[in-house]
Amino acid sequence: MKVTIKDIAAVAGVSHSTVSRALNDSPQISQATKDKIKDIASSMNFEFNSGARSLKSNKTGNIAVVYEAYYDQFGSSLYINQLFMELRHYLERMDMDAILLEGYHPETGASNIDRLLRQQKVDGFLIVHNNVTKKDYNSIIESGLPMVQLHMYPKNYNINQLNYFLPDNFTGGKTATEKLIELGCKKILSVYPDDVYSYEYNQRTKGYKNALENSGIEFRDDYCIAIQCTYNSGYNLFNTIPELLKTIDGIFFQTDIQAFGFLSAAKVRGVSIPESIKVIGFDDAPVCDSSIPQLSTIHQPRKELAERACRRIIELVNKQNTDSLVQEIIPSRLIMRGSC
Amino acid sequence: MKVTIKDIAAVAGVSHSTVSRALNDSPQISQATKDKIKDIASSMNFEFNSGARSLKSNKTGNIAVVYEAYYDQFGSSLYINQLFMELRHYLERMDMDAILLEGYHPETGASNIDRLLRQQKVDGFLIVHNNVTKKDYNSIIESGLPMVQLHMYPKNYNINQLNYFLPDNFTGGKTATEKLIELGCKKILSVYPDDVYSYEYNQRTKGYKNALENSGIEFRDDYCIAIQCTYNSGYNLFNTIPELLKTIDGIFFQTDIQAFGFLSAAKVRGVSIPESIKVIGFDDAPVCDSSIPQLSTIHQPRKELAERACRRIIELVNKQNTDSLVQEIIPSRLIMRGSC
DNA sequence: TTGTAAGCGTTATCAG
DNA sequence: CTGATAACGCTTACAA
Repeated sequence: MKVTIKDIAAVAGVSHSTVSRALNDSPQISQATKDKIKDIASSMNFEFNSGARSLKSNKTGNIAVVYEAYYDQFGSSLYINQLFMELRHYLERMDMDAILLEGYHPETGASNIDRLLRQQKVDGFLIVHNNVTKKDYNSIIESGLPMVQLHMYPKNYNINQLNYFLPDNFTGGKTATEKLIELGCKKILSVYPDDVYSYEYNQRTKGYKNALENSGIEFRDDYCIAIQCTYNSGYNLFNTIPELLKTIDGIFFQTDIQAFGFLSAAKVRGVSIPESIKVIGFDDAPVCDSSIPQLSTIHQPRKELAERACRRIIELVNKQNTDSLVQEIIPSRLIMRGSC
Repeated sequence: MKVTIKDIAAVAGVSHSTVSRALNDSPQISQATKDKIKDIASSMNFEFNSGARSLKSNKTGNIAVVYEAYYDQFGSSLYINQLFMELRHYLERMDMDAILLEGYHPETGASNIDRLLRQQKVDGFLIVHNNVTKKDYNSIIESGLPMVQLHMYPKNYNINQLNYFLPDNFTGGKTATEKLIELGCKKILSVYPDDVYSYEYNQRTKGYKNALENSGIEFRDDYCIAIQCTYNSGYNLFNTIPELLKTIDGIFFQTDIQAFGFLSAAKVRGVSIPESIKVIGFDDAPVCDSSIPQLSTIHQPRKELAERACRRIIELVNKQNTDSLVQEIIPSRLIMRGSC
């Protein structure tokens, strides 16, 4: 039934250790035997038993993808899910399976990272979570397993000691604002989610600020509007800040979903976009082409992030270039559609 | 470093097999020793080495969640991702990890199901995929591993031979249509995605038809409109079927995203919803509360589906109630918001 | 009730 | 270049 290296050995007329070596491309095996054994193995549909293999060699073929569930936050989960699809895609190409899991048990709070480490179930960690504990980062490091921080800026650990791939939120915010300025805007609102934790949004705001300064436009606190990260909050802006909206000529929405709501409301109110107000979003979520006009936005480099992170973790699993950290900020790019 | 049952045995002053039995709750071990050993184990932060364990006992603690990636289809992936989150949640509570993977390699087409089977990497399969090959279904069955079909009606296998948990698309379509009729609608459009494969939508259409018949309302082919599963197609309905829209009083959208687009367009056109046209959607996607008016819709029972499927697969993994199949169609329920 | 020992499918260390 | 053989950490007869 289940075919093992012993079965192959029997067919090939060699010992099982020769089979193991051949299939693992050991340099000590002649090309002829290698070819023969590989042929037999594939004709018998052989795959290594993953338990046995990991028992002996600590290679499981699994990468843990650690995330934090945002049950309530539609906007965030939208993006994260897309990132996961990309991750799966690249891991697959590298013959790795993804164990997707929340960092901490939703009820007990027990660390899944720690559990996986003890169970020796994975070869490495891809962290898409900003609130992994210092203890867990240390545990991973002690274990000697590789780890890559992806997309999320870690709150509890010094990022300089990690391999990481992050989007460039600062430049994203800057680029968006510069574009609005270039198009003639002088009074530009910055609208962002009112999350408690908001490193990403802070960076985007810094970019916004920087662009203003470079153009000699005064930064105004009352132009910074924190609202919920929902369609409705964007939609309701005409109710919450009606007067302000009459005086400004551009809005930088730090998430698409908010911009999306605003565009719908503008349409209903008869406020012409981009003529009266120019609008630009952030994320390039799949809803972007759904608005009228279509939303110009800052594209988050999810493909690049996923690809680089996967390559790096696999590299580390294979003990290549382990002597230094790879730390990259991946640029976002502006996508012009109709809203500015 | 890594603590094994031998380490625990040493501390407890017993043999490692006693430790194994105690931690596995063998009835042959006295409660006293069990308690002592369990205490030691937890104080030492012990976890079974998953490789070693699966080698001997074929228990990996992993469930494969097999899906099909819809890179292009925003609407579908939205729902599926929510389902995954629920699945993860329940698996987690049962101390299982999820290996999330596409059924077939995106480039080579090689079967991941087959590979996992040979690698003996999982204890069971949760199939959220309608196009798994007959060969693979058979392979799983031959392997003796349990499998549950979830949410998707299988194209290539007789569903009567599977454990399954499916949403009730027929009744969903029927309920939606009945509600519209109850509210006074006589001319009701059915709008659905123009996908090639569309078992689900066919069922919903049958429910629609059935409700009409029961009320003595004539079914009309020209009231069945197949359009893309996007916001924009819904939005553009005012352009594609302007005349028809003037004559009807209700629309059953078989996906929320289409309804969502339509509602936005209606707002812009000054068509009052629900006064002029009553609208009802399907899915209860997280965008539902984002429209104005909010979309009334048929809620897909994703939580129930995920929970039941997880319970069942775990049950089967534990060799309980394996003598019969569990096959459930989970009812959807109508959620009234403002659009009808 | 507990211990001893064999064996699961690999990899790795010896010899040859 | 290849073959015995031990070992990885666990479960499970079989003994005691």
